[in-house]
Amino acid sequence: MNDTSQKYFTTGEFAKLCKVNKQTLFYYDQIGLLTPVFKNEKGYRYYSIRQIELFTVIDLLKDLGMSLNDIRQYVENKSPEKFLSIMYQQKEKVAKQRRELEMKEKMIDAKIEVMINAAHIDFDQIKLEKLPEQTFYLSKNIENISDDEFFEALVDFIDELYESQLDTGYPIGSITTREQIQKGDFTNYSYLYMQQPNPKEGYPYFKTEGGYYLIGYHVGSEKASYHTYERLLSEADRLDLLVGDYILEEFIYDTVVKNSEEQYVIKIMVQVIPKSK
Amino acid sequence: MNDTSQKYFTTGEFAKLCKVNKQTLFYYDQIGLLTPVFKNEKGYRYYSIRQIELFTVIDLLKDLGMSLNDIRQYVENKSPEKFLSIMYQQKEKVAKQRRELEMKEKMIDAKIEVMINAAHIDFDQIKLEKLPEQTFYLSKNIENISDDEFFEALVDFIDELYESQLDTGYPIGSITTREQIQKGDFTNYSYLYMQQPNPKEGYPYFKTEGGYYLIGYHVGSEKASYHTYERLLSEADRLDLLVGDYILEEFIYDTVVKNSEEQYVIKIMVQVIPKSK
DNA sequence: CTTGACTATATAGTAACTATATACCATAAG
DNA sequence: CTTATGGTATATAGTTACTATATAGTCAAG
Repeated sequence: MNDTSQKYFTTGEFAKLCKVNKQTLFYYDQIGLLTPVFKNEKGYRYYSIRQIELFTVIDLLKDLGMSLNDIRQYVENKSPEKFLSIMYQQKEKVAKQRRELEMKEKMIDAKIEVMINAAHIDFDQIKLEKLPEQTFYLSKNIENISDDEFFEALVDFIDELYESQLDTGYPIGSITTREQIQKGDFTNYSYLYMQQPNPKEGYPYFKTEGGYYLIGYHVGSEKASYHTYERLLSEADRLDLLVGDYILEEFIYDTVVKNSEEQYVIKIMVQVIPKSK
Repeated sequence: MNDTSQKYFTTGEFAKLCKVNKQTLFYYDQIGLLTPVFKNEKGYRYYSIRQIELFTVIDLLKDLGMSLNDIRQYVENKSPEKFLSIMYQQKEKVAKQRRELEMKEKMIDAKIEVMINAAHIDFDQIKLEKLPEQTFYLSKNIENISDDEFFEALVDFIDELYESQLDTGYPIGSITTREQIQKGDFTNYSYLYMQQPNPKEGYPYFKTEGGYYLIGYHVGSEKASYHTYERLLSEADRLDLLVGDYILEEFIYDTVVKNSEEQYVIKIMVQVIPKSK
């Protein structure tokens, strides 16, 4: 006659069943989170087969970010009602975590895409390209503002990206208007933006017109970016193109992939329109 | 003329942008993970706007379970190739994490379901119910085996549940054969099982026949479960029903929801067939 | 009766913060 | 010009959830 229900496991055995370090079980016993059903006169711990289920629930709650202390609060005073209410809470939590993970997957994809594209680029060349319509999430207007105001606008922008889950992993770019560029004021940006390849409903987005853009790359210190701007403008001139309303600037190779500042690469996209019919 | 690219942030500001404790940035500087672009003569740290991107990547890698030490290895020696290879690695990791989370969501649902059902049960009554066909994942045969062999079988069973992601969150149940029951050997189980509401392809499953089951509940110590078995058998007799091949036993209220052993509830399901045509 | 594999406790170390104490610095108000 | 307020810095200790190590007792097999 074998009776599984009356079998007990030593700490080592129970640890193996729970796929956990034996020391962890000592620790759990010590903090009163999971105590063996009994201890013999030599101090040996014995766990029952039913405690496996308790361990898996503890492990689940822990994985979902509950502290051992909070878990103990519950374990010390269990009831079906509390169990249900905790499970409902965790259900929401885990759904939120899943949504966040899905976002992270997309962010990784975006970073891979940006990096792969960058690998095939000749940074010296200026190219005329037809770009499709794109959706951007914009910051407040940041033209001619003070450092403090800029900081505030940036905080707000990042907060919104975070809270509305609009951080797609694409680089933060900046928009400059034609007027500023023509004044030679290449770093007086008007807005910050982030690309939204799959725009969510209900947010105020900015859409770029699809059309022709002159695209050039500035390699090296940002301070000298005016060189590249001037090359772009004279190229537009040469091709008999009018500069459009907006100029976009994005960091490509940045602090994430290269150490020295000289390795910075800025992508500059100037919207252009043919001058004559 | 405002030039965002030349703006620097103090530790406090940068912490706010990164949504992190200021101390964490001191710590990251200390371990060489994220050092400000410069320190002034008073020791004040200054971070650049470009370092936000670096921080978000560090944070992403950390969230995906990489240690700060490993992240630093990469950060100290960045290159587009390494960045891509890390991103590909993380892409797989995050997909695996998502699958695990989805499993956890299902486990929570299963636990909620079991608990809600338990709340509506009259534990004293024996009921005849028609059950649909069900799919079980079975352990090895555990009839008449030694304690050591049982432990091994249990380890194997749990390992398989874990490795093949078959842990659905339903309680581990046990199957007893009619022969054992008729011998009065109510705890000589033949198999352990776990319900599989959405069976995966490619695993050897056991399917219960749909059909009539006499369902009773045993409240209290498992040692006295034979009382309930006898009640079930005499009820089968009274209703002129033959006992089928298998008897299923599951823990309902267990260590997870109640503290005292007296509160254990076992659900016993005896397959039955009408005796006479 | 010894060997090897287990059990126990106690203590220290680890990672990644987090809090606290103390001192220096900057600006603005009185 | 001083002081209050709020920022910066370092140094150190504490926290959580383990994890490792040292030491000692226990048990079963040969």
